Amino acid sequence: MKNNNEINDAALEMIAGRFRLMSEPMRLKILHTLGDREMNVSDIVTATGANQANVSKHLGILHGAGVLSRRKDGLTVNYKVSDETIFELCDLVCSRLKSLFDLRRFGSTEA
Amino acid sequence: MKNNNEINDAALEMIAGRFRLMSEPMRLKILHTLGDREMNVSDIVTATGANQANVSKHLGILHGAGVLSRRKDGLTVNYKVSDETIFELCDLVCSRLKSLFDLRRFGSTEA
DNA sequence: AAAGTATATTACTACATCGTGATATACTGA
DNA sequence: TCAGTATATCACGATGTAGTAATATACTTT
Repeated sequence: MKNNNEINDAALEMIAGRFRLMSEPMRLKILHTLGDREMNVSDIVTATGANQANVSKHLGILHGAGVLSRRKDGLTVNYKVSDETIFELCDLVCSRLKSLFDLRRFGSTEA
Repeated sequence: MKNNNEINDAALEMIAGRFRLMSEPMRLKILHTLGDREMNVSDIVTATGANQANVSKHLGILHGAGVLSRRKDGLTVNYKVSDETIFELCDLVCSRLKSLFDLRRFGSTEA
């Protein structure tokens, strides 16, 4: 092969999937609500003001992706962020968005 | 307000949108193909082996999001990554995926 | 066991967007 | 001006998934 620029379609799919995981406002809201705390589903539902079925679905997705840990305690289920790198991702995105925003405030037309 | 955990829905939408931008394998493939080079559309089409209309659409999306710069030169249009932070995002995701993968190889069942 | 509570799942509608063929637009050279 | 090339846009079918009401499941308490 000419160079090592080849990249497996499966790898692209996995990376894209990771980003897709973070591409839903509701999931971001849940992650932001959790922070570094452990919370049960009801509290997350209350804190986010969202539908219980929807919260459960998103918690399941995040847990399935290895981003949340799940701990059953009697009747309730507690979730906690187990992958701190997602916050690094969010921070990177946030700071970039902020600088784009600042540029716009100064009337820059650069791409 | 009780704490500063409140986060604007519009902000969540913007952050999610940024991640959604990166959640398509085709766009990742284009970004990976570009690297730090400048390339015109035809060459990107050839390099990715994808449909021209599709490539143009994704280039437009990436440019609209401020990730690519566009430079017209006669009949051709040249694109170049103008936001290097996307590579940082990809690196973070890749290294995380790799470590998840390594864990699985060692039979860990941790979340 | 029965009733109550917390969470997960199901079934469904609504909506966004991907990929693509066809076509429009923009530019070049003869 | 006309033919040719490069890129963008349009229209459309196909697919994925968010949100939700209803229901199932799991656990606790009396």
